[in-house]
Amino acid sequence: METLLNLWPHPPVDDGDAARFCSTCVFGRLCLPDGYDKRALADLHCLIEHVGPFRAGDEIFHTGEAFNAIFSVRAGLVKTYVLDDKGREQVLGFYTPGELVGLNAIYPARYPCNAVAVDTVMLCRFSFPAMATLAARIPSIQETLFRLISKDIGTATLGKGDYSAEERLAAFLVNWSERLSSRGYSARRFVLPMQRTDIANYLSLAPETVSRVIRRMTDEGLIAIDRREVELRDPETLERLASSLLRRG
Amino acid sequence: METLLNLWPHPPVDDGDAARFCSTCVFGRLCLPDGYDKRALADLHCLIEHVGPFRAGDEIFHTGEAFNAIFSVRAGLVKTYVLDDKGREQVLGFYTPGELVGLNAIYPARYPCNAVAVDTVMLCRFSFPAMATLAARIPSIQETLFRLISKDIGTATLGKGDYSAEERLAAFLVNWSERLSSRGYSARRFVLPMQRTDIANYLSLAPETVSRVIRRMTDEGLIAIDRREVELRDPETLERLASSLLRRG
DNA sequence: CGACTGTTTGAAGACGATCAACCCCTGTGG
DNA sequence: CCACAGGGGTTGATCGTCTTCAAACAGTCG
Repeated sequence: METLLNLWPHPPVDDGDAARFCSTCVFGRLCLPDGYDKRALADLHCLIEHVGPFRAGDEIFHTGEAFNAIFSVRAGLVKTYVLDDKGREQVLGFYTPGELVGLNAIYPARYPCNAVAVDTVMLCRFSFPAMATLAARIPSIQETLFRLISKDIGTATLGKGDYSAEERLAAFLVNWSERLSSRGYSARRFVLPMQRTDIANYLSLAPETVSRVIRRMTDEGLIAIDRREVELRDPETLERLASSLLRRG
Repeated sequence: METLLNLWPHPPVDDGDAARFCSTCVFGRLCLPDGYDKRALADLHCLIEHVGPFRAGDEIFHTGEAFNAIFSVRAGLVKTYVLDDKGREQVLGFYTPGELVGLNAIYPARYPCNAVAVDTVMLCRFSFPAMATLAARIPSIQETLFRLISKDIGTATLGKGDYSAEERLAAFLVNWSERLSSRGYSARRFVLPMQRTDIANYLSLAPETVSRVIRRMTDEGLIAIDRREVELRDPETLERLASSLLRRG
């Protein structure tokens, strides 16, 4: 498989164009169901703070820290995880450009997990109290917040259930593919920027199992893979494998 | 083990006292962090609709149905679940009096799961659009909604990870115990109103495995159980077993 | 009392985890 | 340019836990 170039999203970083964030940030796409609302955007823009770059391994927030902001990923990959009493890690999620991190912290008012940069990460920081105030004034923002938080319930619910290693990996690939393609990247060929152990951990599998399933899928012609670059060769079969986990009935 | 009487919550049903719902409903306890806000309560009360009773097996809502309301359980037990393409059921959650059902439907604007009554159920129905409007006017209600929805992310996240059957069941019992005791019921002795199959399904275990783990725990003196009535005989050990799953680090 | 559902028990099998070794790529220093 | 070290990833062999299949059992309701 030839080397894939520029498959991984790295949208333009702060160039001083105030409106630019909309193309990357969720609020640019989700906030305003019926097109752009200039006033809402302008108000939103006031409370945005660009932070970063973070380098691979840098902490974005950690468990127990007081909650005061949510983050929208502008570039790179963010991983959230928790540590149990014995120091074992449990990966909770990966966040790619356009996605929001930290919504699970609203309830306890403290971040309930750690967030780290997997590669070079740029973020938008939204003060949550300020957003809430704005939300009370602008219905479309309130609605968007409700929906975004609610969406994370569904995301967290995916994967509940008893699935084979093959179903899990297929679902992971299909879901990843869809999230990238919804942002304009190729659904067929993309990069998995995280390491195998993190994928395995996220899927509640042993790294060895992930490796073996990848091999099996490669042998069966479902995927082609070279290091972290993937091509979905048989998306239909993968989707069928993933369907029950992703609840496509 | 002698028969347990009145262990299962069945709070008083509609008696015409307008303020009464506060003792059962989440909004009575969570809405107003610093005590009761009479005006907010009065406004809330206008958009509440008491529905029920539902009998065991009655559908409350079903997958794909347009979302327009959330429900607070006043009495009985509600189960949510999804069906995959092969008709297999996956239980997503159990909701006991005081808990809210339907928050995961905000995002897709359709209920993403089915909800049924496990026993005799009484509900408060909240029109969501009306609540959102009210939330824009009353900050404490908006804040509560954000927190309640966010809380469900954390709830859905529990159980992610690779745990033994023993850890799962211990976590289930401890969690159930805490939810009941936070509402004034005994933390030590209570009823599990759902059937074993549903517990097993919820925990992603085979019913047979649940049965065996129960036997093991009984033999080891951790619990005493008779049909659906449980006594936690060694809560400390159970909590230790459950700690990593429930993320008590 | 008898049929049905829900639950328990037992024996056999499958799937993934674990342990151990090896491989490959990268970066480093001589 | 090559030798080496180290992390991440792959492969193989064995073990354990949970599932599956089958049957018996218990409680409930007609």
